[in-house]
Amino acid sequence: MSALTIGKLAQQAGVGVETVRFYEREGLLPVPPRRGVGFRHYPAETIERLHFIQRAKRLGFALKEVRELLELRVSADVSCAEVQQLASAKLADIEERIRDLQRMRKALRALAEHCQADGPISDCPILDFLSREAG
Amino acid sequence: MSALTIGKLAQQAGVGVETVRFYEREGLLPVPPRRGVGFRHYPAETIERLHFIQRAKRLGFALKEVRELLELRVSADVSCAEVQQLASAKLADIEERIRDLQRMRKALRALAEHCQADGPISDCPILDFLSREAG
DNA sequence: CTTGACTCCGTAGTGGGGTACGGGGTGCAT
DNA sequence: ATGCACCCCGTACCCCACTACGGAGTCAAG
Repeated sequence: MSALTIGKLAQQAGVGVETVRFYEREGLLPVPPRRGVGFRHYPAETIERLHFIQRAKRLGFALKEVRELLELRVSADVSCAEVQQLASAKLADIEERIRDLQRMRKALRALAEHCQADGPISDCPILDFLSREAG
Repeated sequence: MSALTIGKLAQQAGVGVETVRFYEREGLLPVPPRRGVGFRHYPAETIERLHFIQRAKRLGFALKEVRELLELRVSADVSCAEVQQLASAKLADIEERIRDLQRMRKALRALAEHCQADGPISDCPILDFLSREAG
């Protein structure tokens, strides 16, 4: 009853058909059985698996990290520690990116404050900073 | 006296030779004169231009934005406002990326706190969250 | 029975920022 | 004069996450 063609699956999960095929190639989705002339037929659970992928992506995981999470999920004799390991590595990663961006923000704000927008470009503190030694 | 081959230039500026050629193709560096058999010869100022590019990159500007900054720099009858415009757009951009990352951090931290690393994977709150509806 | 929407497949293209390769010529030091 | 580092060029390749294309076959509604 709840078998889905690739188009239905994609629609239900909010992704494109090509994305589903792509995920299959990348090992994020199991290879589905084929009906009749060769059309993919998916069980309804595959919608959930696609949701899992979307959520993990929203948390900042790259696709190959999502694949690792999916693989851990089925290996029963592994403790939660491995998942936590991935999560905390990702957390550290995100924190580093935040710090980098905060440094950029600080520098850019400082430059913008000095800028009097109606001045000639020859006096622009932003270009001046970019042009100076030891920037 | 201070004319540089591409290798010397790259070394002085801390980039690769291929990167210099790449920047030339992308319009970030002016096409240099050729000496003798066709070797590029750069004036010493080109080192500064490469430093400009590196600094702008560190502030989070993409290469095509750097090119815009470089173009503004030589157009004398343009006010500083255009530069400030680019800078504040970039600032808004950076701030949005910071907010996105902070949301990810918050979600991941919340998950990691609930995780008892020595539990079985079937109880893992992280995988549980990823698997649940309405994530 | 026709029409239109769907599916199949492999391959190629996107963008960003480079990096690598290969085959040839050259400048300089020894 | 010989060897090695350097230079030339075009092209291809890298990662990432898709997206597009084209031609053929197929399913379902009217």
